Amino acid sequence: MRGSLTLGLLVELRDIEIFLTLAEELHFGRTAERLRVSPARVSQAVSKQERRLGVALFDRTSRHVSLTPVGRRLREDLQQAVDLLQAGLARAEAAGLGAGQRLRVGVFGHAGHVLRPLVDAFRARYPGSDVQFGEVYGSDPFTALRTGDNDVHVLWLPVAEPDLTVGPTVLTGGRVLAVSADHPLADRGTASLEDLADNHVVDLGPGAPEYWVASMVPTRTPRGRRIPRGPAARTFHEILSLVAAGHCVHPLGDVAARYNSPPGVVFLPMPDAPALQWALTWRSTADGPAVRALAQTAADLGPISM
Amino acid sequence: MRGSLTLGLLVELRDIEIFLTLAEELHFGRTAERLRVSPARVSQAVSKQERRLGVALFDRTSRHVSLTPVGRRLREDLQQAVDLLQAGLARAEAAGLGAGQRLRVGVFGHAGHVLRPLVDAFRARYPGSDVQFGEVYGSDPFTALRTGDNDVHVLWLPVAEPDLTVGPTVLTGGRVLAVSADHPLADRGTASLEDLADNHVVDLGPGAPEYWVASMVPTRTPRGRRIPRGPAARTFHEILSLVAAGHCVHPLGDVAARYNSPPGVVFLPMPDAPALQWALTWRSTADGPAVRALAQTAADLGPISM
DNA sequence: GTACCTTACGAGATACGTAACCATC
DNA sequence: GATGGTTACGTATCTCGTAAGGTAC
Repeated sequence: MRGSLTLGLLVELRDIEIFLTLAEELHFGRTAERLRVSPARVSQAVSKQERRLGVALFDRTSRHVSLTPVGRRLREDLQQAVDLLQAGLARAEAAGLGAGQRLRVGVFGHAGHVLRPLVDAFRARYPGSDVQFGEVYGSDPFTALRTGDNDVHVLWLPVAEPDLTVGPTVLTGGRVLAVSADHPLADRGTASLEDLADNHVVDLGPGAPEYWVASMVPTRTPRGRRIPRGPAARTFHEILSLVAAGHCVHPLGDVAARYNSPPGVVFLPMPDAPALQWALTWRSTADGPAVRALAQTAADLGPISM
Repeated sequence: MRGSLTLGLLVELRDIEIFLTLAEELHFGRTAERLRVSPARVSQAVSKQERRLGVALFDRTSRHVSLTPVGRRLREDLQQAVDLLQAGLARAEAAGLGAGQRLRVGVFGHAGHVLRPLVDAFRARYPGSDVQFGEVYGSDPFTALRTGDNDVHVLWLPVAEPDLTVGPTVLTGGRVLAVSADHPLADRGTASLEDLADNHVVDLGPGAPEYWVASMVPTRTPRGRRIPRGPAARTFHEILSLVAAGHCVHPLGDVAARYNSPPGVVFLPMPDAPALQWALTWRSTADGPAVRALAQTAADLGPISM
């Protein structure tokens, strides 16, 4: 049996939010846009409320939308209630954040340095909280998130896991190809995606989904030549060792090149490779206030470009 | 894509209601009972809120439940907001009810008369509104509801239609068997379910689902003898004509006997037939304020016994 | 051992988007 | 004919109940 007609509360907050936004915008399309839903949804939500209440809240044609007197009154009442509600929730959340939550953020290599502006902004906003960086490996990008060892990962897109939420992009940049200093390409100064077919790339193993690996390490070049997957490695340093030894090459985000000068390895820009987006990612069911606060800060700050 | 993190409103009203009730009861079981949900649901809802807020709202063991300081404060804030919200919605709804809504209620035969106390109570509570009775036939109990021709039907239970909501029971009573005045049973003064097997009963046709028809006109007697379905009829008066002519007998709620003395027909009580419940029923998507008001009135009044 | 809160999992309900439709200018 | 609100319908998501599990008395 479902909730039944216990009493009151026949309308949900989501519908109220839609109503209030429409009351402000007086335009279904803009309302939908602001709330990131389809115009159809706005229409459905408003109709539902009007059915429930048995009164028209808006007078509308396809040319004009306006509040009815009942709607106007309802808007005032609901706005006040919602403000109160948000204030209460915000206060409780602040109590949690103030108590000081530690956020473990997993990044590749030393990318944490590049994210310094974000961390600083976050710390400034939420003095009680803090961010610690941990390392995450391409061979296993999600496990630490799922076990709860980390709260957030900074991963290249696309990430399409049903249990994970992809938040704002924090970093954008190009790609580089890591090659041995002895490699013939090293002297060219740049590399192309086509060059991958002439070399082995590291095999990251089965810990990462194929679609995600392929977006960094394609299986074919743009012209369709197969890219051979070579020796296996799990960590960043294992990869660089294999590259330095000349056993293979490997594509990486250019963040990797920023604070690394490993002996015997050269990073060659790949101008023809599409740009990368790195986004905050977390377990959907573990979106605590600290995670949301970081995401909000990142969204306000906008992506950092390399 | 789902709603996204547009802004606030991360908690739904239903969860808030659960939180507030638990804050009052300080007992998961009682809270669940009051809200007509399972204890598991209460636990889930509270945990979810605590995850979202990142703070414990209740201290609890399996022996004791109490509010944390944060929870106590949140309760005050939310209670105030919810009160405001309900007041606003109630005002809008009252505006609709005050504008005078006409409710079309479908009943069998003259059952409307028996419902007089309900109608009077409803009219007294909502002076702007009114109830009109229309007739509904056993051969087609739902169509008028689905087309919107009627707003509510008074139907015997069980009603199990996915698009219909079953509200409070308004009437309880026994059953009678309509037989011709010439029928051998007429002199006995009462009838038994077993007697049905010796006579044809009216066939109501395909307009009503079998489970519903069978609850009034079984296909077999308690002892398992088949009950023959005889001539077809759609309306109440058609049924009585067939019965009067001696072509068949037919079981009915005893409401039917109350205000009817059709010539040539006798109604025999059936003491061994289980009692009937008659409940308000409406289209789930058409539960306007008038319908809810009637349902609430009926719930407060309790069922009328014949 | 009993009362009672929690976790795991599956089924049903509902929110939502897409696409086609209709109305107003 | 362009802009903008509505309806129909299928799908993804979430709510919720059932059942099994844990914990304090």
